Amino acid sequence: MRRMTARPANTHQARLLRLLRDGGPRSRAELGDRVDLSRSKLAVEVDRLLETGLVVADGLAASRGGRRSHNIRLAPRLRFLGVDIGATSIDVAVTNPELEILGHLNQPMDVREGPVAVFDQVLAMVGKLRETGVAEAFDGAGIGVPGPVRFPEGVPVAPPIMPGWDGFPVREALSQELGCPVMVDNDVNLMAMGEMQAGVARSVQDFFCVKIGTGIGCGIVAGGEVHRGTTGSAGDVGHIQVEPDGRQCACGNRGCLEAYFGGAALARDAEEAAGEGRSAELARRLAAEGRLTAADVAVAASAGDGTSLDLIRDGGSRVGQVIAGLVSFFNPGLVVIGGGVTGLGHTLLASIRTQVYRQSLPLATGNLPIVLGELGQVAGVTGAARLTSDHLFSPA
Amino acid sequence: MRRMTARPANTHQARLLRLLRDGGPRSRAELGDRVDLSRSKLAVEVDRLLETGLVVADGLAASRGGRRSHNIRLAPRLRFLGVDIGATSIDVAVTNPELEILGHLNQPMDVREGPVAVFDQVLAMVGKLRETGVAEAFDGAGIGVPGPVRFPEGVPVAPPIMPGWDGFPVREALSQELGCPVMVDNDVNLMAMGEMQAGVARSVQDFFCVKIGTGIGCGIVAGGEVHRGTTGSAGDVGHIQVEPDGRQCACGNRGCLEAYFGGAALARDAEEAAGEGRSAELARRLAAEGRLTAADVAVAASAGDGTSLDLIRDGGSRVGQVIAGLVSFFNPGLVVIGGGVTGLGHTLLASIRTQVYRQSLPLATGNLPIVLGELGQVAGVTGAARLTSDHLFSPA
DNA sequence: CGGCTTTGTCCTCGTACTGGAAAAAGTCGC
DNA sequence: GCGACTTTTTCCAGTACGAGGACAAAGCCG
Repeated sequence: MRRMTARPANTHQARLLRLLRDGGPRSRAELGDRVDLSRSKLAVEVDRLLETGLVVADGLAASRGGRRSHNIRLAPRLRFLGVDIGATSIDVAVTNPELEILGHLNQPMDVREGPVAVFDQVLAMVGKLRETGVAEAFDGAGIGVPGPVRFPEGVPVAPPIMPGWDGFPVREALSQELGCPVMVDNDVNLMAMGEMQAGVARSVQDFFCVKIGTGIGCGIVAGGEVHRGTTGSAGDVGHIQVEPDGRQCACGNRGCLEAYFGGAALARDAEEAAGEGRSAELARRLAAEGRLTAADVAVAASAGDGTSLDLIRDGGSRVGQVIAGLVSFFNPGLVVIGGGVTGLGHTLLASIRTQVYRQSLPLATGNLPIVLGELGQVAGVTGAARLTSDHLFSPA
Repeated sequence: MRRMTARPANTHQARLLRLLRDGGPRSRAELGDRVDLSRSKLAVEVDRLLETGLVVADGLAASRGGRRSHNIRLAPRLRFLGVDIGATSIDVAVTNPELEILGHLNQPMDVREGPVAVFDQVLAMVGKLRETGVAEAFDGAGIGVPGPVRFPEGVPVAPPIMPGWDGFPVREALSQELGCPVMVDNDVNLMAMGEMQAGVARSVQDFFCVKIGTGIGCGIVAGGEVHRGTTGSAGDVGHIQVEPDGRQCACGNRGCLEAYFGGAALARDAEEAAGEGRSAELARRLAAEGRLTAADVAVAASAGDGTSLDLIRDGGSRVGQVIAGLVSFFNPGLVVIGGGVTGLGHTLLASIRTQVYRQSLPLATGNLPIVLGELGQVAGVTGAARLTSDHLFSPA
């Protein structure tokens, strides 16, 4: 089961591996065009990579006018595992070396059931994926948790919504079970990396990624690198105050953004609206299911329910208010909105945009796209795989 | 006048130069302890630096138990010029190669008089400093302007408080006049670099620096590097909204932080309080001088004037509210408060702290110092010199 | 089938770096 | 003051590495 994947011996090899990951198979000649190495040097490094088995030759490339070149690709047997533990569900996916998803499972699960139960579930899902034949063992795994993480150690710290996880040795435990290196990060950081790898943020150096799920978090990328902050809690925007002396929030403060919007707040507001008879649509759904979720509001809104639309617009406006401030502060080149409530789609996006463009200065917003994430549910697992491969494809 | 200062030929040399800058003169042996180079290699690189004249031998070092080593120091003739153009005043300083200030001038001047007038003033001040004999020519100059800057080109862009400066080729013009390389940056970024070089932020990797002068800005340092944003307007926190539908701000929006606090707002509030008879102290000062400034409020407050204290506390609370949000977002290891109004001192600091510690989550604030800048008026010019030397001490 | 282009390999040359040895310059104890 | 020990510096040879040219191999095109 345990499999020691080779690591590149130097930065040149690391560079080549990442090129092959992000650009797919290439000929040696094309590689030569991209890196600043002499032909001999390039040949040597490629040969060494072939020896370690990290890359393989893969037939002949199309001719560029002369002799045909041999194609080089990352060893197709490489497999990365991405795990995304959300507040209320778990995503697990397996990728090929190019970080394309070969198999993906999603299962509802409350993170509050604690690390042991969640791990059992994750391992069961991994087993299921293995059975489908997409992977036997893994060369690396990345896992995202919905709270702050001490990144170098791979351990969650003081997670507000994850009782029992504080200090749990996630990296250590998962590494034991899987027999491969494991990286642990905050789920929003992984979402940002995912969108940077394969989504809307390709080749953007400075952006942030607001994830609106049960709670609200934000992955920050500065200069192409994820910014995690001093204690790993950067991006915790859900508890920024939007209303002095406002609603009580679970964190103990008042007026936090999360007290007004996010999956939990939205569900509660919807139930209240249904109870007060402000929306026949929501009331019917409440009666049918016993409770309401953000998804119900989304469906009701697309069916034209005014109250639901108002809820989304109000929430988007609150989020937009916070984002506007952060845009002034950070001056990103892109803002990505993602997470579970993207089902609310363009209504939400429109009200966020309105608020941001109204409140921030022209220089910062003039050319600032605010868009929905492209990857949806697989953003997190893609980012997890990316994080892992970045680690594996760097000199030991 | 023009003087072509040599540049290091490789990263090793650059590394050595920065070590000598930040740690002062050292022996070759001590340098060897810090860098990971063989003795022979080190000797070669030091010799080359000696040849170029960037460093000089400087007597014998104290013995460490055996043969005494020759000291090496940066060429003492090196001079850096730092210029800090504020909204209402200009600072100019000359530093030695270790970035210690040899001469410093400050002169009131309204930046709105335009780039030509300001440049005349700056050059006159530089001339005066030259006359004192601290420098003949300069090896590099850094200049800070109170608005966003397109950093690579060294050109201000769309500066709200600096009409006439948009697109003015600051780098080009100053470089012509001084005959040396010039770097241009936002004044708050320079303040952050200054505190990182010689102030409270030494060896802090992630922090930000809130400058409360006429307006309010914020220098951001992530991973030891200044974050300037996509269009160079990062840190523009003065126009973050603190009060929906609040006071009209000069920028056209409502409820901006700057509409409530900062030198300009504070002066206006003080005059209003004096006019309405809410403070005898302020009224007396208004009568004596015809107008009030933030400094008057500071003096009145330290004399025990309740209204002035209230003004400061209210303002600090507003600033704290914004900082609290940014702390949650960015999770810095330190927050520095600086700028003209630091005369308000600990009253201001206390109310900022109260607000931040109350509003942000424990993980982010648990070990978060919020302190006044150490360098006061010379933070900007020190940062300017640092920026310049960083550029000069990097491979060409 | 013969020129032309591209690709891959081989080989040599110059250079940069390492690590040991020894010389130079001190310190310290007796 | 002298010898043993340290530290610094220089010198030197051995080595590894990379650049770049030459040439062979492979393929396109007329």
